[in-house]
Amino acid sequence: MTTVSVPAGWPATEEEARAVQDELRARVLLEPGPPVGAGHVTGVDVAYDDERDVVAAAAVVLDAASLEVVAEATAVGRISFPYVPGLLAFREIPTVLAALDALPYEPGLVVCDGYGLAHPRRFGLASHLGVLTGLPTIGVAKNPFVFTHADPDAPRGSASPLLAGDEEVGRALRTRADVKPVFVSVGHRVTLDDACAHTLALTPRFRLPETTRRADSLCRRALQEATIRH
DNA sequence: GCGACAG
DNA sequence: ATCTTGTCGC
Repeated sequence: MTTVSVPAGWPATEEEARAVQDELRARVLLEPGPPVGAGHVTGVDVAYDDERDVVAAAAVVLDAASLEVVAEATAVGRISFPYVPGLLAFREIPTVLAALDALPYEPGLVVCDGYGLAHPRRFGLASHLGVLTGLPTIGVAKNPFVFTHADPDAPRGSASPLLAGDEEVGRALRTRADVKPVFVSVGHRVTLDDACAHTLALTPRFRLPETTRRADSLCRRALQEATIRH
């Protein structure tokens, strides 16, 4: 497991962070991403111990066809930013980057626990991570955040637009029949249709993608191990 | 101005 | 995110 410190020049105030978002936003690419079910799909997630100022990140690479784990990596560090809705990326990204760097394989599509385009400034965690790494990224969130949506039909695969006013910024996607939908948005180098198709391919059994389930449990374990002593 | 608000 | 046991169900 690798150890990270807060990057030099990392934004220290909300104003600085928003300025960074506004600058990087122009670099997002809207283009066809990797094919569904081919190559690698990587889940990233982060767990915190605010009390001890520790953050642990995990990156788990799956074979996109079988969903078997191919590789895992973790990283721990100091918390680099407080939680502020709309600025989540500044809290998660340094440690996530370190975990991704520690992987022995190319990540392929990266699936984030949170939003991409569906963001107050249209530059969420998935967009930010995509621009910094150049990798294709999507965001799959558990809550609608500040957006509105109609309830999708009951069958798995049903979807309804996730709206900011009348702008479709993502999709509420039912990954299990009769279960609360997940909220999918584009990060970098992927279309919304493909982001949803990938999400469905990653949810053969549970509401949340296998990628985020695996990354979530791994980063919690990493946090425990980093925190159990001291 | 106040509250809500991904994780 | 995090605080948290047993319990219902596939």
